[in-house]
Amino acid sequence: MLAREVYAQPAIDVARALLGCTLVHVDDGVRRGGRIVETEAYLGPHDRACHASKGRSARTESMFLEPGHAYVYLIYGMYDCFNVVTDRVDYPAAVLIRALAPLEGCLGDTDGPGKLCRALRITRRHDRLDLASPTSSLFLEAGPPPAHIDRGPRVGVDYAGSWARRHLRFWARRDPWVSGVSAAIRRLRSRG
DNA sequence: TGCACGATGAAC
DNA sequence: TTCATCGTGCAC
Repeated sequence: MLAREVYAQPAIDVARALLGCTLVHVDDGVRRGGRIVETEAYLGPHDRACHASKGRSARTESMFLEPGHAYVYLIYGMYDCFNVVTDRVDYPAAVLIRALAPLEGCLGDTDGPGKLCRALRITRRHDRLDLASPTSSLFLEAGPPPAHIDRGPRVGVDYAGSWARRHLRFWARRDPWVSGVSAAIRRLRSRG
C-alpha cells in the first residue's frame, strides 16, 4: 500500500508518480484492480479547472482533507470519477485517475475515468475514504513506472481559459489502455 | 426556487 | 454530432 508521503507532494508530481502503480478495490472480498496508465493533475485553488477553484463546498470538501484521501464525484449525472487528494491538508489539489490496464476482477473496460469506476465498482460512497489507512478496502500499490511518459492538455476543461492549454495530463506511451486509444484504433480499422 | 451545464460514454 | 441524466453552483 502506498504511504501517505507519496500523496503529500504537488499534484503534478503525484500524477507522474502514480503511473505504473496499481489501483485496488477489495469489493466485498473480491479484488478488482488495474495498473494506472493515465492521470490528470488539478493543482489547487488557483487552477481554474479544479472543482475547488470556486471555493470550498460540500462537494469539494474531500479535497481539503489530508493527502491520500479519495475524492469521488458524479459527472454528467451518471458517471463517478475517482481522484486522489494530494499536496497538503486544507489545500485543494488532486489527481484524477483516467485509465487503467485491467489486472483482476474488472467488470468491463477501464479506459476512461467513468469506465474504470464502473469496472472496479467505485462510487461516491468511497468519497473521503483514506487510501493510506491500513484497513482501507480501496488503496494503491507501488508498481514499475512506464518506460516513457507522454503529456498533453487535460480533457474536457476548455472552459478553464489558459489553464485548459497546460500540459497536466500524463499517460504511458503507446499503452492501448489510455483513454480514447482503442476507440481511435477501431475507427482506423473500420476505415480500412 | 429555477436553471444552465459538466474532469463522460455510447450511439449514430 | 447528439443525447442520456442529475447534482452543483449561481442567478433571480
